[in-house]
Amino acid sequence: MVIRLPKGTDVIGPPQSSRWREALAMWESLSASYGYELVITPTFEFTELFERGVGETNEVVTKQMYTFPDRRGRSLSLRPEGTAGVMRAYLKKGGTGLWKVAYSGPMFRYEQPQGGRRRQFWQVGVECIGSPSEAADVEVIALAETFLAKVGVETDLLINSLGDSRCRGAYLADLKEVLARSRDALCENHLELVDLNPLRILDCSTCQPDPNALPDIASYWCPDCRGHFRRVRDGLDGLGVKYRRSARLVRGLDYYSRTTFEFVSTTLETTQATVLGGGRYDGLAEALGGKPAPGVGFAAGIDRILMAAPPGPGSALDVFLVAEKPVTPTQLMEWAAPLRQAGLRVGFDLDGRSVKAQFRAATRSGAKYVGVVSGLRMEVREGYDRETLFKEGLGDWAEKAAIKEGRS
RNA sequence: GCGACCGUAGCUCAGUCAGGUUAGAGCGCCAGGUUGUGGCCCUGGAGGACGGGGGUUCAAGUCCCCUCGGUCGUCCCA
Repeated sequence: MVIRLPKGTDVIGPPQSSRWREALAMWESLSASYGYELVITPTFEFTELFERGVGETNEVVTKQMYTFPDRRGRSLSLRPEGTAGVMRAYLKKGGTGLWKVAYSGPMFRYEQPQGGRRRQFWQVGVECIGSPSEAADVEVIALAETFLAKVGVETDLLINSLGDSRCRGAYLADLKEVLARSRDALCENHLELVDLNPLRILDCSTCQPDPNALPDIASYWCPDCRGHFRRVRDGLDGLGVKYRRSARLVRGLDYYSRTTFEFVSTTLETTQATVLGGGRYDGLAEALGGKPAPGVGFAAGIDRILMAAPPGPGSALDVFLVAEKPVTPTQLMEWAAPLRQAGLRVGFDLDGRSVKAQFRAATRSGAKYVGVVSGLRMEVREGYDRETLFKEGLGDWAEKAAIKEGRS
């Protein structure tokens, strides 16, 4: 009996992995084109980083972290999200200047697995740290939108502003008061949050306080926050990005301030339809013990995105080589080399099976060209078209084919 | 966390309700035949501790309990 996978983990392999490869490659080039450089942070950290970054009263921290002591008894946790680690990296390198970075990697949350929710899942994201400008917000949202469009996911964009440390206080006070008065409308696991973290209650679908009684953050925004949000919207309008304001969009992590946004799939059947989320986190640097530093970013769940994305072409070989008579699989590699050099995807049977079996494999591989190697020549077939090649001519043929198949 | 349903070949499943000879099918895989050297069709073959543990019984894939996984909902989020 083969050892099982831990609950909530998956192996992403062929044929599905070809879409991952495409999406991740696209992510690399797209984020680079917006001027974001690569950052790689540890997948495990001292637990404290997330407690202080994400927020101690947040469910992600209180219930969903993979936390364990290391051999010296220090509390470590598998990262449940990427932003805290990136901000820490920024602070450690001095905490000044503009830092635009992109990341890609697995995150971990100890939850009940479900469609679109695994214990290990993959996120890509960007962080733009060091600029308080609305232009940073707009750029990050535009990048997010372009990414989703390129993968072919249809979404609605929701945005909101949570205000900042100046205007949020009055809002929270009023919100607490209203929630305290309507305790019986709240679900049991959120009663204690009324004082600790009332914003989180807005994100709960079971808690049903009277929506008309709830204060709207919009009427508490200070002039600066109001102006910032206005300019973000103007920027999005200018780019033709469609969005809708959602007064209850508070997002899952505690570090957000001002702009928050969320892209929700319009096609996903599951309840986990949020495919990308982010916002501005101007207070995070201080929460981690650093000098103040503004920042804005997002994270996107690749697993969910690919669930919502169209199937994609799959990964077919371009050329399948068939060895005839005395030609061995090892010798085929000499024929494959110049083709591969040109960028073509080349495969062949490794086990010296019958010609019939090799042709069957050729069919299954989806290869457009079949190259039958016998003696010193190779007959290339494309449907019923045939062409005889010798080793000297392989390079030229391969280059033309590579251009034709878009591999060069 | 909680609830419902599910777990038999590589894959999709039948068989479980009414326990009983060597546990089945389709697809896939391997070999052969046919063929335009492959795609259709035909023949043959390999492949299964019935998720794991305990119990009831003369007898358990089938009934009972536990456990581990999966799916969906709830909750939450990417």
